[in-house]
Amino acid sequence: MLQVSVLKEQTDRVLAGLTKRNFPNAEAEVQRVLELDQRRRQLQTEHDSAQAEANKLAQQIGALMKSGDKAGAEELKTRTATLKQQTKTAAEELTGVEKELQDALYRIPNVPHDSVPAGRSADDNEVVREVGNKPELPGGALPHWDLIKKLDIIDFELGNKITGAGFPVYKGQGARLQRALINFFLDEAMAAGYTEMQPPILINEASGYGTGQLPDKEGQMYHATADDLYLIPTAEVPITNLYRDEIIAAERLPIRNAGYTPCFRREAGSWGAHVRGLNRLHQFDKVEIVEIDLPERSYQTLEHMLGHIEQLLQKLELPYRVLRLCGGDMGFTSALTYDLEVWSAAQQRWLEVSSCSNFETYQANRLKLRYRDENNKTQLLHTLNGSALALPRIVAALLENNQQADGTIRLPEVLHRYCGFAQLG
RNA sequence: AGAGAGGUGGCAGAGUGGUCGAAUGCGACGGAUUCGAAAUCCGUUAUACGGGCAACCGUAUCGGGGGUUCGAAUCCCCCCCUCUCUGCCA
Repeated sequence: MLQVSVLKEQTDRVLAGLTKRNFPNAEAEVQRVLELDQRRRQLQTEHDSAQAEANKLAQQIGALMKSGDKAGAEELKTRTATLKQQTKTAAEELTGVEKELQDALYRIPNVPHDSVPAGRSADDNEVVREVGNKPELPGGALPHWDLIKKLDIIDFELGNKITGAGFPVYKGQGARLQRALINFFLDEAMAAGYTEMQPPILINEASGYGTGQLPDKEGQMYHATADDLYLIPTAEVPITNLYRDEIIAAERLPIRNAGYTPCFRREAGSWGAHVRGLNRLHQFDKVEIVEIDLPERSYQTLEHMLGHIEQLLQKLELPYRVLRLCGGDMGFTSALTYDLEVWSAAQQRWLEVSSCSNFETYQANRLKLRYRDENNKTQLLHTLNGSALALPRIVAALLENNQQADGTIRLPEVLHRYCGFAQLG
């Protein structure tokens, strides 16, 4: 969530940013926060002064009791009753206002970075660059859902049997390819200076709130109700929450972590066209990179992360493009997002394989993730993350783009030693 | 899952109704001493919110919530978590 101080001191910038997002009723929503904050301060002051007086009286009563002046003590007690009522009323109202204020803040999305283009939908995203050549496929080329069946490397039917739709079973060369990609991505991340983390894939409620999956996206996560734990939708959640409620020494920054985890998404209501095969799954594998850095460096860091991801795609010899998402297509919590899409030659469409974002202080504010500035004051840090990379669509593109006339699939050089084979089939 | 113990500041650990945001030790920081260091000595060392230009003042926080009381780290109730033993188990 945004900080009240930002809404107060940079109202015009916030409103301009929310307009870029096509966020409705921006002015009213911001106004409401400011009013609630005003009321909150007032109540806090009322509460504190009544409480201060009560504390003072309690001390005096203690002294009188000790000196044996029971009558004097009783006299003061009558006064505390009124004060007690005052503090109680103020405290109750304060709790209510604080809750309303928080709810109001939760409803306001992050302010987009200046470089974010205006726009309503994915059509308005800015293509930053396109890299690599789209391959010419041989006659009779197939989409990946047919290829995996023919090669018998990924089995949706078996997944249906033991779990349900969207939970495929990877078999033989298919399983080995998964493992190869995970290891390749992790090794590349280590080489680029990231620290590997292996977090739990179930998280508690507090972590869900920390990175913003809760309360609004509750329905998107699998919920293990017996223990009130959630299956992670991305490694971003546990790895970022590692630093929840922390004040980090500036010399430890930037923090650069990478982690492989399976990811679980209920994707409620989003099935239909364009989700065949590996395009959308309930469980998939992903290597995620997460960075925490000083505000003044975070956009440099974002470019650096983007460079790392692009380099992976280049080594995999996949044609890709980088998009700068427009205000209307960006995630709620992000200030700037680059999407990376690979070309899927048989489907003749771009597939999103990575999303790389700077959240600025939006997540850090909920997480209470801070550092000390040169004046020794605590300030919020910036958090960033990106997929490096999500596997299923990479696999889809590798299969489709590299299919040969003889029905085999050529694999990029860089994967050979990880797979132990150079082609599928 | 059963039984027991326990959750206090960066860490360890005292504190069982008032003068306790909290002894003491360790760590960290500043200073003295030293050519420099170690050792020693002195001092500082939580967070959030509110008020104030500031110095500073106020309030809250001893796992979380509620209660008793003029007054709660301390007493009562509920919840959460951790540890130990037993059981089960990769």
